[in-house]
Amino acid sequence: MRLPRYEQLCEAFRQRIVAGEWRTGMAVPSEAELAREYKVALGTVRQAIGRAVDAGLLERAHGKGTFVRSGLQHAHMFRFFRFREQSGVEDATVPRAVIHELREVPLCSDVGERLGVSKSSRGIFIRRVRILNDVPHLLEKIWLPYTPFEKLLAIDPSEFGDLLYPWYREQCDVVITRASEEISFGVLEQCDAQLLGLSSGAPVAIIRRTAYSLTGTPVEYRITQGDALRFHYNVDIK
Amino acid sequence: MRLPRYEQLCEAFRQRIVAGEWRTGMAVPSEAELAREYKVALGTVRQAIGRAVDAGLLERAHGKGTFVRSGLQHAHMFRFFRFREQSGVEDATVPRAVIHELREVPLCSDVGERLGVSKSSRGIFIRRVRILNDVPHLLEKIWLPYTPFEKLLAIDPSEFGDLLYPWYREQCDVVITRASEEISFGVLEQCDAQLLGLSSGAPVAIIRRTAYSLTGTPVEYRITQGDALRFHYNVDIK
DNA sequence: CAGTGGTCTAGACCACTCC
DNA sequence: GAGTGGTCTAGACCACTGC
Repeated sequence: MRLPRYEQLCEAFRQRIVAGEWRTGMAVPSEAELAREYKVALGTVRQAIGRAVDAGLLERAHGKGTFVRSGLQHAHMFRFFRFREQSGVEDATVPRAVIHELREVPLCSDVGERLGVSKSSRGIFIRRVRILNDVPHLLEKIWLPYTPFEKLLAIDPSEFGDLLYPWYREQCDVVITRASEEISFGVLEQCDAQLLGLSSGAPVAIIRRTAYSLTGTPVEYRITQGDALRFHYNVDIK
Repeated sequence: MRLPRYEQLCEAFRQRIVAGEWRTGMAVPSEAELAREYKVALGTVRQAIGRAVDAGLLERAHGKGTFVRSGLQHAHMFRFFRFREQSGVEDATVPRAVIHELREVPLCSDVGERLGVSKSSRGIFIRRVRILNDVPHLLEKIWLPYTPFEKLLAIDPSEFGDLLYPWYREQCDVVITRASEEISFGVLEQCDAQLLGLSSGAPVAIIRRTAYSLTGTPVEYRITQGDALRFHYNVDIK
């Protein structure tokens, strides 16, 4: 009993989600019911749920219930840039995506390390551009471990959805819950320049993202590049 | 009684800090004592303190007590850049600062708006460079409202500390608790280039920060520029 | 050892959502 | 009105800090 009871409960909740007993978007049992089930006080269940909410696993809705989060929120790469015309109104349109490359590749040591797989194992590589108003704005290079994503290789790239994370869930049963992003700056390489309609050597913001599944395993590494002059990001500190 | 009791308590704590009754770095009364004082249950006090901790006002230390936070943490602009040699060891040295300009100015509408002061009122302008290993790396332009910072104008710039926020507290009794930062990229203007030892037109990362006092009033606006190629920032999302 | 915050209990009542 | 999460109470005991 090293860990507090509420931490153990939170971990139990995670396992029920991973095992598929609690499904994405569905309501979990009420706090009172969970308290009975685990034979703990209501306050302890609430604390455990609070942890799970902080961890991005669950979300509460006053009067309705507690629900399994459907995955990473606010993860759109476009949040780092200002491409949309200043219309004032919120434009919730999902940018289009066009895949230019989808193939099996050996994972180089850098990528393999980030994905936590053994050296020189197989992987899947995707290259695509994100398009807004028919203008390509972001270039993405994406690496996935061969398992559990091998199924994607058999699908025609034009069939892929504009959003990959729901696609991973539908096709490969992988839910992305967390990601770590590194922002830096660089210049565009020639081979990438034409896809973005920028000149070779143009300044770009570079976002390197490692995304993690429910179990905490890294399952995607992605490098996104976009016009540095359109880059814009806010941080609040305290 | 619209707000929950713990929110009211949290606000009461803030006011005791603002009023100077609870001083920076000092321990506040124990949870049990506060519960007696406000005639509420211990759990309610704990929840209120939890809010205050989230708001950056207090910090807890198990077995020791609860303390008034001494101000903004992890706010160093150098956290956005990688200038230090990769020594592996953590280098906690505070970079030197050299002030090149300190004077009274009229606040232009852009800055005035961010500081929440009426149009064309007086302000204080500081321009300084941050230096590591005798090399200037960051250029900062800082605007302050005339009150309560007027005292700074009478001090010799060489007397200023390397860190401004402790300096604001010592000299003007202003504690910075929160800040909002906007990151973007641009190119260096000629007049700034020489101070940084970069060429005019060199790519720079630009951080625009608005800093807030205990009362939530914006009290400083700052633009920091540094070599874009050394820029590096991490974000975790869930 | 005394004093602090951290965990946990068992219950009451309130506020919100949906039927 | 029934069922949910949100607030609040009044206690017990544990874990950590410092003398």
